[in-house]
Amino acid sequence: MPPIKVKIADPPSPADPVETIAQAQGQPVAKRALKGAGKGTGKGAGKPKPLTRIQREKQDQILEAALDIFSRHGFRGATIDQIAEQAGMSKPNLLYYFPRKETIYKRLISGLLETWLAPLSEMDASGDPIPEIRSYIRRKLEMARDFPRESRLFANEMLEGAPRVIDMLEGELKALVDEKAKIILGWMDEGKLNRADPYHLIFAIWATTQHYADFDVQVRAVLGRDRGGDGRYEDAAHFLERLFMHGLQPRR
Amino acid sequence: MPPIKVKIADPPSPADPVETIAQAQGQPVAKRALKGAGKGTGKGAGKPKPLTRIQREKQDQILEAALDIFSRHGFRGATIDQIAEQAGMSKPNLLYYFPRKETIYKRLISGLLETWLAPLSEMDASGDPIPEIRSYIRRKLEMARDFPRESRLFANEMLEGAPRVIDMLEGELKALVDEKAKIILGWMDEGKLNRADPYHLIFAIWATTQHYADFDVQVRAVLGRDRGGDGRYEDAAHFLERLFMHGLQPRR
DNA sequence: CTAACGTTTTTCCAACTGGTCAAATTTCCG
DNA sequence: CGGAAATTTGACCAGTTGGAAAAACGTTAG
Repeated sequence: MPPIKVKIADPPSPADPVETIAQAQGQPVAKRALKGAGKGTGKGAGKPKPLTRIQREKQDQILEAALDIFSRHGFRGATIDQIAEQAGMSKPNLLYYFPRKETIYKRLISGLLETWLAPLSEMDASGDPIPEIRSYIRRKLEMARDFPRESRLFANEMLEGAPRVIDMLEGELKALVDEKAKIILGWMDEGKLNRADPYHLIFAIWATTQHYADFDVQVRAVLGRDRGGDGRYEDAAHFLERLFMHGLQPRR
Repeated sequence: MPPIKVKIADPPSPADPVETIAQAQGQPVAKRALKGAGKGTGKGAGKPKPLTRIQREKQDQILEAALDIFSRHGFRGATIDQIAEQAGMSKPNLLYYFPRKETIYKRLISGLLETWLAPLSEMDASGDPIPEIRSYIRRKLEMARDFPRESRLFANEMLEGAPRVIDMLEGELKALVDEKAKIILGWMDEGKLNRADPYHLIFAIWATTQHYADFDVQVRAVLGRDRGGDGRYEDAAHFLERLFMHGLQPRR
């Protein structure tokens, strides 16, 4: 019997390019002409306005480019010029769509979060523990493979001490993890999983999967030309499945 | 019988402050007066010169401060001014000891690497597999706890694509991992460990342990006030030990 | 066609950046 | 002590950075 081959879903083809996760619709273009306005209405919460085709396109170009740059150099290390060039437009042109560097960054991050946490959200208390966890690991690994820039953007923010998302970590994220930890604990109580700290289990899943995005250079360098190719995600999936299920110690 | 409490060695006391890993002695101070010199001798490899007390002290102050700044903001995101201020001296003064920003960074990284890889180097083929791996995990976790800035510095370099250390990754690091992977494979052949890809095993150990340094903010935010305190490393050690040894699936 | 709007470009600026240099100050050593 | 060497400082500089302003250009509905 051949070893169980863990199938992880095919990556999107290059012809159908992976689109940026962060596509949250948002405020309309910040118009110079409207600069002083909105002060009377408290939080500037007029009607969202329908966004023209050009606006949508250009904003997407910018966010796509910004993701590239921010994910490699972090917030401080990235420059508007770099992003503008990558997006194929001039700096003032870019600033016409996003008034400040920070605005771009924040849009990226907030657009990212929902998708980023989706796999964990989907973990279902009524499901079978083992398949649920296996599938969570697999989905997380797929995200590392298909959205490595998003992963690195997030990692960069963490390394800086998360100054821009700390509230969300202590709020939404903690709440979600608390909830799922409770579910996992329940499974353990039923004897369907070995007893272990559910929080650290979640950390371990995050760490091992995101590692393949964040430390990609290192992974590829160490695996070398032959083993570091496209197959490495299959290998990783297979390995992680066995690690999380059975560990290393043989049953004597 | 109480659950086995994994002991991880005590952190250095605050009174005996953790010294920077990177303390490689190196070139003497780059003297303005000697600027043009050294061109005749090929690589400027005169005698290393003994370094005065002040030189050692100031260089250490600078490296210590630089580690703080670089590890949070990456190379591009860090400024000499920040480092100088953190080190309690003026920018020109700092530049008297290290002629360029990059010099500081490189010294930091090269001084770090040896120590960073020491735990893996120590993994011994003639030892018992299970204790060897357990102890490797423990040591790695201790390093994440005691040298989080070093871990973050390294992570930052990886996120940027490792432009300054890629050679070392493909050279020394790959060689070391290849060697240890062979040892682990040997152990598996003897039936002393469950069969699994040794490269991905090493990645998993790196990822899970370094996570506690690199994503420290997140870990603390999610664990909350009560569980995120100093005990979290004990909990992590305990969890990782069980995960890597036995996995999650109960033996039916 | 044209006025009104949305978009793009050119020009500009003040703050910050990495780095230099000579002068002033301190330390070291006989 | 006295002077040479080592160290520190203040002034400076050229290039980059985030961003503002306004003029120029394009598009489209009437």
